[in-house]
Amino acid sequence: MSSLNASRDKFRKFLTQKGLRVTNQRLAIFDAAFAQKEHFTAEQLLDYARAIDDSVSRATVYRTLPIMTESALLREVDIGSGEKFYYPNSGGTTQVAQVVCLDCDKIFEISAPFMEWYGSTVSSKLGLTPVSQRLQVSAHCDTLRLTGTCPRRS
Amino acid sequence: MSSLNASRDKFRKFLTQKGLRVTNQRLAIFDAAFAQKEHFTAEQLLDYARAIDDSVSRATVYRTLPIMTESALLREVDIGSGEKFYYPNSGGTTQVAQVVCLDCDKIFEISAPFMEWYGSTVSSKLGLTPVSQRLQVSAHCDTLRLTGTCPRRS
DNA sequence: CTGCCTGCAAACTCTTTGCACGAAT
DNA sequence: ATTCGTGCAAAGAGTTTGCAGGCAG
Repeated sequence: MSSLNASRDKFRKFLTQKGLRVTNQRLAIFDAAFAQKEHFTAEQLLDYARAIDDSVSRATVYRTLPIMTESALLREVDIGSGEKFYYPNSGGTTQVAQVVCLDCDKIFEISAPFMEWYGSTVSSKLGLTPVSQRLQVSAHCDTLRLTGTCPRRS
Repeated sequence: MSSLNASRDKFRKFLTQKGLRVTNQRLAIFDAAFAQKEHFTAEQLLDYARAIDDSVSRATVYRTLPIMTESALLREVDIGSGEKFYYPNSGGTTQVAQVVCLDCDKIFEISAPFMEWYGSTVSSKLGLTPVSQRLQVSAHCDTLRLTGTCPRRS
């Protein structure tokens, strides 16, 4: 729980520094988010947060998510499926690629250190200063194809 | 016009082979798409297609876009801005990265040959067979920052 | 002729926003 | 006491879909 508390403190501090208020709803949403071990959607986060504090509304979840991503506590992943995914940003690196299994719908985070290099190289040729990079690989599950069952299937 | 006709023939052939009908609307949408030199949205394509055949409806545009992307005549780009972008897939390579200027809103297509290698490497470690990769770099315009005007601004 | 394709408009999904009330500072 | 934050419900934006009529094969 120490890393959770450390992150929660970081969140409290962030809120205070920004002149934002520390509300029960924001804390519930935060705790719900950091209890997750997999990627989750805004709608799922609403459910999780309501289990902690049932006064949490959808609007507040949507209003809190940008705060948490701006403070780098959460990472936002858009795999182009209509809805966005989020997950706790425990580690430090920002150079991460996503591998999306089209069968499991699972998202794997893999380091891709060369991304930053590529971004700067390519952008400097265009007279642009890179802000962020995203690399995503869509793939099919080998085990599912061979045995008909995906071991990661939820 | 020869490359346009070649592409249009490819489209006719694709439709026929799939048992789909060659309609005026589909041809108008196709011609509109291949007249573009920049990325365009579904809504823009509707406008362009209506200039050729004003009977084209929004529904048909949305129903035709998947056909054209599946036949690899169009490439779909999702930069996570709510709406998807498309552009004629003239070249052959599928290993392309997008550099998105946050000031111009322009999208540049840049080759990134190492993407395939990275995709296979990473996916094979996870027991997955890569289907597609996307690499996107978001960047700010240097000229805009320095002079206050973006030379590419439309 | 047959049935795929079409336009229209309504439905859908995800997200954002206006408003009046409620709670943090 | 101020105001910012909240829930609710409606509004938005982009895309999809049901239906009755129309045109390709």
